[in-house]
Amino acid sequence: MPSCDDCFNKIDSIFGSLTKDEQEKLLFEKSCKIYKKGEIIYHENSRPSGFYCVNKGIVKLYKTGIEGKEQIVFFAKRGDIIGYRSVLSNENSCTTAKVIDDAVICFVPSYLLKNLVKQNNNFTIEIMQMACRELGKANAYIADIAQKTVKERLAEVLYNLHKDFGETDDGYLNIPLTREDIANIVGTATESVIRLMSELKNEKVIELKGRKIKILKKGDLKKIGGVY
Amino acid sequence: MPSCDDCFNKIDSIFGSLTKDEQEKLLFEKSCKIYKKGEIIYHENSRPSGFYCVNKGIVKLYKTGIEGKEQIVFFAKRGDIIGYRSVLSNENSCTTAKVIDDAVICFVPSYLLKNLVKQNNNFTIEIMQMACRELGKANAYIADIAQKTVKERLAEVLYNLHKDFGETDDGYLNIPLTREDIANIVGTATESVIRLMSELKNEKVIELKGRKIKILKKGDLKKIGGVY
DNA sequence: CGTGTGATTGACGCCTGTCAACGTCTGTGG
DNA sequence: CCACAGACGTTGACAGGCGTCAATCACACG
Repeated sequence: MPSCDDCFNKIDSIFGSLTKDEQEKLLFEKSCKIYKKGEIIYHENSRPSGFYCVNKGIVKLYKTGIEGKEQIVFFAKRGDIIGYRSVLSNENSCTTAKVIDDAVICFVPSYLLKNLVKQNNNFTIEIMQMACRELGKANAYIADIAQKTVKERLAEVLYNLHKDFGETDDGYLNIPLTREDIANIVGTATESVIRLMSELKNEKVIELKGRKIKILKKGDLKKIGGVY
Repeated sequence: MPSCDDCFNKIDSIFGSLTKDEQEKLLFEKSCKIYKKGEIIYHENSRPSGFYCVNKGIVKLYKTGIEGKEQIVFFAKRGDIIGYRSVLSNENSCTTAKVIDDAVICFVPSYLLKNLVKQNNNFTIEIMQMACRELGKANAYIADIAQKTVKERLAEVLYNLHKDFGETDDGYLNIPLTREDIANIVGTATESVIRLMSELKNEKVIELKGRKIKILKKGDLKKIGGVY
């Protein structure tokens, strides 16, 4: 079971603003759990009982729409906090969180988060800033999805995934996604993703080997995706 | 020039969490200005110099996308705060704010907002909660726009506009929008909005009189729009 | 070696965006 | 008060992007 110290000491961690005492309390109150791929951490529309910090692995956050089709809004990885939004806004969860790569995840109960927010203004400021940044990204994605073609969005998504998750030793995108997952980020049909990725392959922008994706020309992806 | 007391005393105002002293200081430092329809309050990608509180009128917030096409992400009305996001996340503005109905708007400089946030934890909590709620809405809209048809989104938008802005004495939607504006909320072409609104008219769900829109069957709109 | 999940490909057609032309309204200036 | 210009609304024609359905292939796992 890995320690939380790494998370605390990360430069951009929100926990950095906690006092020693508060960190102690957090360590004492939190619980840690190992999740297997496919496990669900919390469900959409449920009352949140706390928030989660990803220590290891990858979690996808998605909303379930028409006829069960998922819309993925975020992938959380090491150091990311999930589920805090609904705790703090006193709403039900607006997404479901599902593990897509075996994970170790810490749980912090609601009351503790609420207490910390009440006690430590610096901590509140960190969270507020995090929410503000996420809000900026969400607005940007609304404009994207409304205006760009599927191919442009696909290119943008691949570019961003590469930026966020990097590549494995052999150069493939370091996040295990099905074609359906990708379609659910882009907001399109699985078949469309397959066809357009095939186009990108013919254009020598990416390379495909089974499920694995290798980015060959990052610059071209950026250009096609209209990323600035 | 209307007073800010109304804003302060509104039950759900974020300013309610300020102390008397802080409210005094805010009143002293803020400036107020009348804006005509069409005026721009701040531009996308600019460094924010403060935030704004809408006392009267309506402001549309939009991102400019491909070939200048706007994507509207929010309409701010009496009591709403705009521009705070970029001040607090230390980023450039992610939207442009343009007046669409003659407005009276107060301006509060950045340093004051930042000071208040540093000093008053309750105030910070209010802002954090506001950001969290907006984030929830933004995520919901991403799923909508990715999955629903244009007609469904149009119905949903009309339903929400009615909920947020109500109707005039003669029963028309109480917000002055062009067809193009509506298209830029829904994320589609102006002509599509016109055709689909015409359909809704034939289905007796709405009534059109020039630019004005009357909602006849709110329940039907809700159902068509898949709003729950 | 069967079974199941995921990837791929093809066929098909509708939804929706684009272009173009025309009608309508509004406000401004004479 | 009227005329005109410009903005906005409406309609039609058209094409193509993209979703849906169905069949087949590839691969992993018990």
